[in-house]
Amino acid sequence: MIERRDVFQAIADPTRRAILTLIAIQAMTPNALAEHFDTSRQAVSKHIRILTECELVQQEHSGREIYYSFNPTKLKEVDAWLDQFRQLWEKRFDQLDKVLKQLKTKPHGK
Amino acid sequence: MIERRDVFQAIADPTRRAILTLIAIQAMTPNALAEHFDTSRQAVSKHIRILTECELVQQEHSGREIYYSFNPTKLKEVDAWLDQFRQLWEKRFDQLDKVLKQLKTKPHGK
DNA sequence: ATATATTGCAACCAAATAGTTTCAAATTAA
DNA sequence: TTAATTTGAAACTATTTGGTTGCAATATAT
Repeated sequence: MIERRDVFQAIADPTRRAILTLIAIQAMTPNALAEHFDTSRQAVSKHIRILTECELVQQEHSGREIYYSFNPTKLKEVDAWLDQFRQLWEKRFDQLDKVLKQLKTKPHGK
Repeated sequence: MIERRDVFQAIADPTRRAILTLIAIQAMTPNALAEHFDTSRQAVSKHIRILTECELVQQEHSGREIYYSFNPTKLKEVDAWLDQFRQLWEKRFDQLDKVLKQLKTKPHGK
C-alpha cells in the first residue's frame, strides 16, 4: 500500500462528500459541521484536514472561529477523468435513439 | 467505520482506475490485465471482484478464459454527484469571461 | 488419461483509515 | 486577570484495505 492523498481518495468517504455538499452552500465552522453528523467534532476536523490537503476546501479565520468553504477547482480532476468514459455511455444512448427512430419509421415491423 | 462498497470507493484506488481505462478500450482477461501492473494476478483479481460488485465491469466467459469489460452506467452516479458542484466552477469561468469582455470594450483602461 | 493453463477463493499480514479521548494553543467574555 | 469557547494535534484502538502465498476447480492440450 502506497501513500495516497488525492481527490479520488478524498471523495471516497461519504462523510467527506457530505461535508463538501454542506460547505458548497455556505462556509461553515467545524463545530457547525459536526452538528450534522453522528460523530465527534475532532473526527470532522480530521476529515477537513484531508479535504484541505487536497485543496478541496479553503479556510478563512474570523477570531477564534475558522470558516471552511468549498474550492471547486480540484473536483475538475474527477470530471476530467470521467471524460474518457463519457463517450461510452453517450454512445449507448445514441444507439437507443437509433432504435427508437427506426421504430417510428417502421411502426409495425416488416 | 461502516461497510462501504460503492462506486466512489471503487474508483479511489489508482490500480482500479487504470483497470477501467484498459478494459474500456477492449475487454481483457485477468492474466492480460495483470501484465500491465507491478502486482500479482490474484491482487488484480481482487480488484476486479470489487469492480464487479459495483457493477463497473461485466464478464464474458470463453472457455477457461474470462473477458472483463467496462460497464459505464454506474459511473454516471459519479457524474450525477459532480452536477451539484458543476455550476460553481462554471460560475468562476463566467466571471473570468466577464472580465475579459470588459478588457475588450475598454482596451486601455479608464 | 494426464498434464498444463486460467481463474477465483481462503488464510494470512502490514499498512492505512476512521474513530475515540486527552490536551495545548489561541481568542473572546466575565 | 480569569474563565469559557473554539480549534488542531497527539496518542491510542478497531476495522478495512491491498497485498501476498497456497490451493482447488474448471477447461484445454497432449
